[in-house]
Amino acid sequence: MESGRLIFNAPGSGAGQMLFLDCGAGGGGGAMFHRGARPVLGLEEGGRGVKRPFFTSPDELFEEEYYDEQLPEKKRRLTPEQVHLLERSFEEENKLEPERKTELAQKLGLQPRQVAVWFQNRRARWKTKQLERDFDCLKASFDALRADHDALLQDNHRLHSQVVSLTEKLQEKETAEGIPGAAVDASGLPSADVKVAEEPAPEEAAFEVQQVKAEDILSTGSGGSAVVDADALLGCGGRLAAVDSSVESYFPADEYHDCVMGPTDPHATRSIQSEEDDGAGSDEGCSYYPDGAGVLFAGHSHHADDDDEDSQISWWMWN
DNA sequence: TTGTGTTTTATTGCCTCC
DNA sequence: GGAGGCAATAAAACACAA
Repeated sequence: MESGRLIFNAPGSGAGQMLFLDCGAGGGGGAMFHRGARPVLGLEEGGRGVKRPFFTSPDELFEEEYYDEQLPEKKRRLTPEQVHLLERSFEEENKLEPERKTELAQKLGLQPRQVAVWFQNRRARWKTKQLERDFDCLKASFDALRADHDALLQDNHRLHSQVVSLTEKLQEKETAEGIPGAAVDASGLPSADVKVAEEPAPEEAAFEVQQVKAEDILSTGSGGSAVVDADALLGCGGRLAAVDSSVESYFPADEYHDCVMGPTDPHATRSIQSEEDDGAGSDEGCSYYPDGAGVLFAGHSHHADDDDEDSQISWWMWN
């Protein structure tokens, strides 16, 4: 598919003013028809946009009434004031009822369709940010858990060395005193009393496998899907924590109210919370899924009314 | 100035809900 | 079936380094 652009000098308009008529293919980039400070789109509110003919005859294009009706102009950015008001409105409620849309459009001197589009795009931006935050939180939780696990492993090795050392001493002492029957197995450990495994316990080995798997998933980049293999995360024995309750999650908050955020390190979440403090308004307080859509990890979506055993074993850490 | 990456505005197509 | 939502996408506008 091709897309072309016709550029005209607008009759009756200021010197050198160009008219851009984009004939986009596929998704966006359709022709825009604005005029003056108040954009006039060639669209009908409520509908999906009225299509004009792909090409119009030159005679038609140079008729003055034509431009009075539909003047193609460059894409216009909203003014900071318009954006500010829209942001404030979005903070109040991120969905737009028809009455509110009309009211806002009148206030801002925009077409209702423009207001609707702005909200649509704003929701998309919010969702993207939220997914990034959720990802960061999960990754921080995972890192903390891994550090915890590493520390435990080290501890385990240290204790193991101590056991071996003490056992050897005990053996020497018993030999010196000539106590018979101090049976010692090949590892130098008493055969029955003390048994320290060289290999990690099955649970530990399983944890390590799952750890790698989960890490692979989590390191796929911030653009990755929010749907994470719950089986991999479950490998953390249910200890992998979820999203900081102080940072609104993309995941339905009312379904995961019992979960605890992982790292207690305040630095782990500070950068996330301050992410969108750019003056344009915060997303806090906006509930993307107020009634809790079933968005979560493949195969382990948890519902509040779902109180069977399995659902309680989630990758979230429950109190 | 120009090339390049990011953000914003807008369209299209599909889906869901009433 | 119409209205509205979302994902994907296009393209203008903008930012910024070389």
